[in-house]
Amino acid sequence: SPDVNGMIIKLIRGGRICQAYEVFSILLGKNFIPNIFTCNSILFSLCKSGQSYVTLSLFYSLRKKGFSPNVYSYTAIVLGFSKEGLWKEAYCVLKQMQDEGCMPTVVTYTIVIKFLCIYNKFREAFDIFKAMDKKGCPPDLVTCNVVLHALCYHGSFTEAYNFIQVMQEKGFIPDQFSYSALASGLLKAGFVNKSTDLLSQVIFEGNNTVDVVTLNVYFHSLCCNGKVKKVQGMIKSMMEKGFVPTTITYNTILKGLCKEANTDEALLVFDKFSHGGNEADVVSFNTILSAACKQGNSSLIRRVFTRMGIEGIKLDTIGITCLMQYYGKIGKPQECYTLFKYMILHGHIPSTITYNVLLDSLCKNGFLACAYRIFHEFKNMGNFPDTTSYNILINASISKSDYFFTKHLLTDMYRQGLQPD
RNA sequence: UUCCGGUGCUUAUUAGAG
Repeated sequence: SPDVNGMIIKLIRGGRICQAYEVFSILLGKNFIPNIFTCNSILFSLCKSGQSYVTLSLFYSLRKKGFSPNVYSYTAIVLGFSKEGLWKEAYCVLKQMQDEGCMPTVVTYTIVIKFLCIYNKFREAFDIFKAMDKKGCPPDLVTCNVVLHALCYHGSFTEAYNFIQVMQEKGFIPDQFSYSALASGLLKAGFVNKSTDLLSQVIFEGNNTVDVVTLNVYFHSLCCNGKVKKVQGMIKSMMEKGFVPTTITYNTILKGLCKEANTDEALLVFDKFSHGGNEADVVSFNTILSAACKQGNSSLIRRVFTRMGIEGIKLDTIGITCLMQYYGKIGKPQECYTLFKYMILHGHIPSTITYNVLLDSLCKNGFLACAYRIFHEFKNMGNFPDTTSYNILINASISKSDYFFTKHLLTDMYRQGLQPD
């Protein structure tokens, strides 16, 4: 049985969750409860895959069989509910664990704070952050980095810089996580040069640990400045000194080249994938596919498909959305809609962007009424609609001089708790 | 405490200005 425990954990580490769960179930069926490390690993991986209610019932049935949970077990379930934005449930588990004398750790709170921020619940996130000291469980550097990342991601840089100040006063020295969070926030907000400058300092002037992620953000910032060639040169010479790029490094370059409309060069980089240790992934393919779709380059689209088939990579939501955009662009909204139905049929969940692309494709081809019907059909699925969804419809209504409808859309937008940008 | 938990990087959507 020690071997079985180890086996399950190895399966999980290798990402083979289903097999791990299968083995786990067989053991339970024989009334054998694996050790707590193994049970916790299973609970975590189930929660991470977004099945928190399944996890919860597994948790209860384990307990009936004599499993006694520890703080890791509860933290797993808190993670699951937080990740899905099920806050009532998450808080309930937090309370229940304390009632049972199992105190949350800094990790538990950090998880809750991270997901509260992702769901735009900053007020509550900050309340928990402040309450941690009183609970005898003060924030650590990871907690600070989570908060810092949220601030930067939303473009609140004044607050971010103040926060770093406070961090330092408390003795937390910003590390590579802090700097890459700050730099990528700056990039996202369009402060490209600030991002590059910050990372140049971190990488070349300080004696900081520089890892591949920090470098990837740095390369990204250079690419945003049109310096792809420079990046390619740097990587080449760094590799001679032992630097090992990742697939993300290459994908960043791919995107940079595509943005310069240099798809030929991009394809060359793409070909090098198979030679190095890195393999092209679905992001690499989507990057090329997106460029091909924007150019209306159908032969390149076909080449990407062929290649994906050979490498056994399946189209995902983003890839299909690119194609939908292509069909909208070449005046075939019906094909766009067909693809949309295809993706649902094949079990892909459309994202808000997918819905928006569909709406825009219909609107741009003169089917505003149809777009509005679909808008209603999918309203409140996930985050849809967002501000962009309304912008698309409003733009179409104005093009048709249907200002009555424009006004209706604006009213509806406020009713959804959204504001014009 | 050689087996369990938390932080940073890459791909898709609208308008205007240039």
